[in-house]
Amino acid sequence: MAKAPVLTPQADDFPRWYQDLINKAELADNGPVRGTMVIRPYGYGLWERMQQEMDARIKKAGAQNAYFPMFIPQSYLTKEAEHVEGFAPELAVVTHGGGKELDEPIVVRPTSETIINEYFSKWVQSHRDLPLLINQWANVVRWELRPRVFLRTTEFLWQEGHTAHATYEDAHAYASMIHTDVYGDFMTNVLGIDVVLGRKTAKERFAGAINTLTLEGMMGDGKALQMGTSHELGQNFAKAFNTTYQLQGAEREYVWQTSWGVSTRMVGGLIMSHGDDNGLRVPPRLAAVQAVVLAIKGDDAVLAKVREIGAQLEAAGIRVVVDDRTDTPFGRRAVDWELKGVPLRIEVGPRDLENGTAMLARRIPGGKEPVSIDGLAALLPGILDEDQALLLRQSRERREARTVEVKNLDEAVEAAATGWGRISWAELGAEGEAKLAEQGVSVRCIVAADGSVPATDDQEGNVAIVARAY
RNA sequence: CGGGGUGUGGCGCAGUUUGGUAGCGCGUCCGCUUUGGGAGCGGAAGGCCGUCGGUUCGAAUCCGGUCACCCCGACCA
Repeated sequence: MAKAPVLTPQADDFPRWYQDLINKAELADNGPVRGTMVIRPYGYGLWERMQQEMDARIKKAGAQNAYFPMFIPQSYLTKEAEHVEGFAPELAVVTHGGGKELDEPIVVRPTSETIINEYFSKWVQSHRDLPLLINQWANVVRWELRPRVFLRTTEFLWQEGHTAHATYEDAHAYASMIHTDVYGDFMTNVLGIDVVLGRKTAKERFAGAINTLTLEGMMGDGKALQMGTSHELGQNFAKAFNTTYQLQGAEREYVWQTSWGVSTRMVGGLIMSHGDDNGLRVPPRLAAVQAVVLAIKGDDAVLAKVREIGAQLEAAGIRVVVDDRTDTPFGRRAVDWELKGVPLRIEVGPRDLENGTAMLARRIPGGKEPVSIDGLAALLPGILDEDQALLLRQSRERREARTVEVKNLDEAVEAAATGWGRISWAELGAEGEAKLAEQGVSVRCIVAADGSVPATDDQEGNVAIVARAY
């Protein structure tokens, strides 16, 4: 009789599969407080690699890292009307400190536009102080009503960029550059997720923004996940916090601002984009462990060989781990590495040594074949590149196969049952959007006829992408 | 907040209808044999049954309160 599957198959129950995978691949545990999570070392390793890749791109975009407090005076939140309305329901508020009730309650940041603007208004005086480009890596808290590990947790980790510019055009261009060159590039080329870049509708816009740019990924079950956003804030916060600069002449002008963020939600997106019934599949460029060299048995010749191979691969620039835990049966270890999604396994036993070969198991396309041990260091980089490209291609093929053109609301709802629908935005409009919302279907974003990001919602030929979302 | 559900060793569950002092699988520990796909056999440890109160000779089980968590909706990176 066959053993029970390691994970609940995706086709049986996708949410259950997701939970099983998070547990068995040791990515995270639920925290003791509702909606919180403990990120375990392997899961945190995925986040750390995301941080490294993102941080390099953010710095290349000219932003500098800084850190602002997590405690914000409640009065700050109320300065921007739409912002407070948007976030008030999900705030965690500290009312006591040092055993006494506080004079003014303190809000645990749900996002930092307010406190950062308080300081921007001090730091920005002259046009020479602009643009001001700041990023911070931080935790934020939002009291979500329905938490899900990595996708929507009460506390999550993210980066939030905040910038101030002299003109609308500068701010607009910067938000757009972050959208494509930082986020789009990272998600496509590192995560291997074929995200769609577009604009949010007025309904879906960030509280306090004049424009929200989004990156939407299609998950394995056809639902959409908002992977990141870049906002144009216009002068809304500048007016609320009186952030002005002096032009060449004597007159003062409000700054134009942007904010943008991606979070640990991307870990959830990674799992649901690339995972299969055997576990996670980590794109090689992201993987903290790109290859594991696995000793099948614990005899001295085998152990010496796996260590030697490990050293060679490391010298060749591959991120490698040697698994010589031969007190654990081979099958157990193979399954565990598969669950964790390590792209390549090099399996070495006594039989292989006789032939000068090893078994190379590829997690991403699947399959296993013998390869020459001496040729490994030269062979693997190319294979890692192939597998990186394969994940992106599979992601794109799924999105294309499960996206259909639709003409009316009924067809849109039907399309959203299995994937995404594309419908003319001019025909759908805000009214159609509201009707879709009643059925749990939302407009994920608006794209231009040629697939680019449109400058305005009502540009000729704009298409709304509609779907169910996490 | 509306609707549904569940709290029993680390994890997953049975036992509750018909009160009699707690059991199974996985995991853990020890020993031997194993290691080419989730090991086998033998032995062992581990639970005042979410919590407070009531009924009873006796409560995981019946009654009442309370807390927590999960699932489905509205909100969101």
